[in-house]
Amino acid sequence: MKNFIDELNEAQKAPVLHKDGPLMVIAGAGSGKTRVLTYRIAHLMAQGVDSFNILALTFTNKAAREMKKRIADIVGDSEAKNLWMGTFHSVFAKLLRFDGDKLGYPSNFTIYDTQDSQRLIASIIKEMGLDKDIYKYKQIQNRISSYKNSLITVKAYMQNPELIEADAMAKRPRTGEIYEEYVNRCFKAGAMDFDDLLLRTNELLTRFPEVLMKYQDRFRYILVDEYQDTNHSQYLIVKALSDRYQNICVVGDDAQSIYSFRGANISNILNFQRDYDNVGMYRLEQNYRSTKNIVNAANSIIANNKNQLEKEVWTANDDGPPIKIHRSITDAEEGRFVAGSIFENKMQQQLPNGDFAVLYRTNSQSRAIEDALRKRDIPYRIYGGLSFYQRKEIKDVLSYLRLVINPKDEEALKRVINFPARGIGQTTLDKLIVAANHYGRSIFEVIENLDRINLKINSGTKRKLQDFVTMIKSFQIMNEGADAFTLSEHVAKKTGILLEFKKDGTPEGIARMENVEGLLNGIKDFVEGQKEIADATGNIGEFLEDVALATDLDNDTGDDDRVALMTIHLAKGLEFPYVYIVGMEEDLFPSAMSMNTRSELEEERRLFYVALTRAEKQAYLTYTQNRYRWGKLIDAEPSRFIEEIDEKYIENLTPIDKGYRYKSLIDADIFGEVDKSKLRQVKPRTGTPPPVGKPNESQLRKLRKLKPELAKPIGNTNVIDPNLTEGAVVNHTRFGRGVVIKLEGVGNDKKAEIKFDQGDIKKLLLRFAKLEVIS
DNA sequence: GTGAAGTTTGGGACA
DNA sequence: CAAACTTCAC
Repeated sequence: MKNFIDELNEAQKAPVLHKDGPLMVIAGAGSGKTRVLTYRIAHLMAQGVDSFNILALTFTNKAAREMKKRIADIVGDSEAKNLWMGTFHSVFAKLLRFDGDKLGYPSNFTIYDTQDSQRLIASIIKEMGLDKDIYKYKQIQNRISSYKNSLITVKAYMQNPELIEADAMAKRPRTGEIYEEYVNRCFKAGAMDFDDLLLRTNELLTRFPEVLMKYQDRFRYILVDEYQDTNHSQYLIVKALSDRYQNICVVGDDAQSIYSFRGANISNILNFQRDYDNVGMYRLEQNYRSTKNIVNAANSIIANNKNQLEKEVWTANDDGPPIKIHRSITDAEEGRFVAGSIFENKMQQQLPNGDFAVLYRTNSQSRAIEDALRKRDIPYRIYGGLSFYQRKEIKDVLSYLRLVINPKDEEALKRVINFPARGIGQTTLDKLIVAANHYGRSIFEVIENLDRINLKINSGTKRKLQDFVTMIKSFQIMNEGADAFTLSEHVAKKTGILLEFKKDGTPEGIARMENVEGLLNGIKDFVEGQKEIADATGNIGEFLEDVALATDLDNDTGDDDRVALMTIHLAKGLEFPYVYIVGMEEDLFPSAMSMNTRSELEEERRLFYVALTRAEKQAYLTYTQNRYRWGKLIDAEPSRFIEEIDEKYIENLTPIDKGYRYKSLIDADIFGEVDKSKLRQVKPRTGTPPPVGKPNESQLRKLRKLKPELAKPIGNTNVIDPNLTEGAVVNHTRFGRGVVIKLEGVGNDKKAEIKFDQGDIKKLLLRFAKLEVIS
């Protein structure tokens, strides 16, 4: 073993050598935090810690794989083998397959993706006879997801007047019932959604102390990467597992916290020192990745945020060229500029395509970039977006396979019971669902017992249903002996899916058939790969497990040389010599949906910080004056983030057109039109663009700048009144007058303990509480 | 019950 | 602009 420690600088060495007890590493962008994690694990092992006792939670499975490989290089393959490394979701899915039976889950439980969850919720809303225009399934799913991430179970929900009231205020008083039914249905289907993987792990560790002890003893050293993006559920798991040995190492950067939309709670990292005793604190501030211009520009942006830990990121690298800013008329032109610029840089400096990345805020922006790159014959790869596994035809095949593994899987069954069409329509399916709910069984079981139930289904349809069940059962028998590829190929042929697309004959049909063939090839590769892994069988169950939690990034072999196209969120943790950040426009980046509160805007700014710090040598920012959105051409104005960069570090490729910036404002004559009450409103929720002549969100922003006293937007979450302090007298719409005894938490988690005159002491989430400060 | 054609509606980032 | 939903003829 070589002396790898010498490869580290002093700041990096310290956390690597810190042996026992909790430690936190605040690592600025590009400061080598992956290195620290890797070497720390290697060092622990060199010190005699058994790899079996180490758990490392990373942000992507790819990161885990790479880290494992690095460690194997240092300490040897056999040593690295036992390390548990992966994302929270994949690690705890694995744990639940071992011990989930204690909670009543089969070890072959299905993992529902977002689409499965949404479909189930939509069908529950329909079954309950609720108005789908009020109970929007996506919003409800979102809501349920955030409850789960905050560990608010159905029971906790039902006991929480604040939450119930918040949903009632939103005119959705039956949200709780939907939540309850959703959880029951998932359970009956032997399915967990993404949030369950964490929530149920928590439940398991809380309800079964012997299980907790087993894993506490096993995971004596725990390391968490990207700690700033952990949610409450993840926080509690880490806390529980590390409680006994306290050997917990978290690494993160509060300035790169960009996942609050899925429940990430930045206070986890801000409060780490309060959560553990004798925390070793380390800071990595030297950036090895980027030029001075990029590092300094990024610093000047993030300085606009109020909420942050103190740190000073610096670099010893060259100044590098300034950040280049380009304006265009349309998004198509923006694409042409990006493609042309990539082409030029490539040619002038003989660079590979892999040196370039195009980053955007929303997936829909990729289209224009793709078109332009294609025209220039520049190979590219899109990450994320509608992934291969989410395509209809692929999900259909996978649904058959899911049924083989877990016939109770309701969403899989509903997808394929009539695809390809076999004469089982909505009416029949509705009857089956009613019966299934009534008997507390799965739809599959209902069909199995069709002869013993009196359902008004005619004999022809009955026959078809039973044939379907028989077919699935024949697959199950085959699955006992066959590998994943043999089985799936059989399924694709036998069910008639391949034929269905073939006879369709349209270009889309052929593309779909090719996709299914692509899937089969992928499964074949997977089976080959599994042969190398000792305890793997190459069974379809293993494949489905892989697919459910895999991302595009995880599957990236990086062996072909292509320009990378992805959202900024996906780019976290990656780096590229040349980075193009496109769509730098108000309402797009920052997103129109994130301008209601300061904390939302700060998160957008952190997102921009992440984007810019991906670049090693050169960053380009582009914006357009018109952009297609929702099929319509709309006016756009440059993002405020461009103005926030210190001028010293930028160069405008397109001369600034002074007249332009305020043109839309002048045209709109907003001062004559604005109704003051409108100013306090969030962007219209109807989704239709505001009528001509009415101010849009960015115009309103300008106005708020001019009239600060109007700058108080009301979102679906409250803006917290600064007068709300301990001792303040408040009035609550339901509980009446009370006195604030205590304030705790920050941001979305900020709570007040209030003693109400009617006698009760209640802890209220300020985000939801309908409070008015009296004095 | 099926499938084509027309209409509405949503709207963000992800495991 | 796309997906989801509705309508209509068979």
